[in-house]
Amino acid sequence: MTKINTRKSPEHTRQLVLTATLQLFTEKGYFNTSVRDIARESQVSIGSIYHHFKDKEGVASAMYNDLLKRMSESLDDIQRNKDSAYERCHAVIELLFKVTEEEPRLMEFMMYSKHREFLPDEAPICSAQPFKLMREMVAHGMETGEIQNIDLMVASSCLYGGAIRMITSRLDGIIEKSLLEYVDSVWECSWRSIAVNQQV
Amino acid sequence: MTKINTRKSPEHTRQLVLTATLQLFTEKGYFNTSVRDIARESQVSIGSIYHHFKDKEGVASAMYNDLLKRMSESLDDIQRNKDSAYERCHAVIELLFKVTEEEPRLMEFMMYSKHREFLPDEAPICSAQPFKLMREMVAHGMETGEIQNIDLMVASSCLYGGAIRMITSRLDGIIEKSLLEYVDSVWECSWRSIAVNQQV
DNA sequence: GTCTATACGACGATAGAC
DNA sequence: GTCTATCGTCGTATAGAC
Repeated sequence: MTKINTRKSPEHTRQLVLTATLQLFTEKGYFNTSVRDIARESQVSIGSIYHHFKDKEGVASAMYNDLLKRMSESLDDIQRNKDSAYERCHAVIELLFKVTEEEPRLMEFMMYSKHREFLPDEAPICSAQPFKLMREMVAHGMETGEIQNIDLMVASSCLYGGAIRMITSRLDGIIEKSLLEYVDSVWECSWRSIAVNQQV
Repeated sequence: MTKINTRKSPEHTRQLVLTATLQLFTEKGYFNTSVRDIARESQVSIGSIYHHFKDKEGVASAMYNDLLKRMSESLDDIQRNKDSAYERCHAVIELLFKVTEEEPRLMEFMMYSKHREFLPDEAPICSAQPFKLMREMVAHGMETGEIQNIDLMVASSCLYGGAIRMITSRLDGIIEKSLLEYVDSVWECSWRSIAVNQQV
């Protein structure tokens, strides 16, 4: 039985592989997914996969970078459409919660996977573009006087840390309601932790 | 060449294996560590390992539960020696920072490893005993009136989330100084996020 | 560029002597 | 309870026809 994929554009094949890979990695993880699995799921033969990518790690790397790019684009949107750090950071948390609800396994992959175990040359997630953008927003808030002028790392961690823990708890199944119901109360605490006190 | 370990107590052998396993898993991860590696590192033969543990997963499970137990004991100590939620939670963060500095790979294992990939029957880390104890301390603070009476999950996430993000950033190498230098500033923000406002 | 068939090594796990 | 030797499986990756 021959495969269907004869004479399709290389870009198309690449996309088939990456889509299947994302699906499988988020379901079973990198190490529990074989190249054979990817071939089956994507309807692309092993030979073709190795033609387009150097090896299994190469597939993972391409897929991972696609993910980061998508996330960065969403963050750029926020930066364009909101002016204050207050609005921007609030929107970021809402975005993260939304992705968690709509594509939980994708978020699980981004949160949990210790990329260095299978992508030893990839930068750690914290220095990746999305996190940089998130920190930039905090820095901007310090310039405008919205946020206390403390260590940037401390401020970012405290501002986003609560939301991120909510996400992992939700993914672990110990929060039952949709995260979107918690946006306001989480945001209230998070913002208070580093905001310049207005009422003095 | 024969191994040295003839006629030692079974408990001793078990410990040799578990120590080596922790070492290897924190260095290379579960999937990058073979049973052969464990045998070599622990100086215990493969046959003996399989005599004491059901399979590779059994070794991981025993080691993981030992870790959780150690952590729980430290938290119990804190609960015994401090009375207020303020002091207890502060001590918890200090403890976590200290472990991060002294045994970074161990902390890396606890933070990053998605246990469900290799321990599918193990409860997620967030519902494990240490995290339960940490939430109990927050609940206690609500009873004493130190902490705002909001959703327990939200409060816990915001109180500990900032510190936990500092830990992952430190492990990822994007914080260069010892975390212990940040205890006070992190704590100040974290506590402010959920404390009952005293100054009104 | 796509495919099938296969090489080859490493892995988890077991058998059975001591 | 400890060990060595080995089995069978499955993984990644390649060779080579179309």
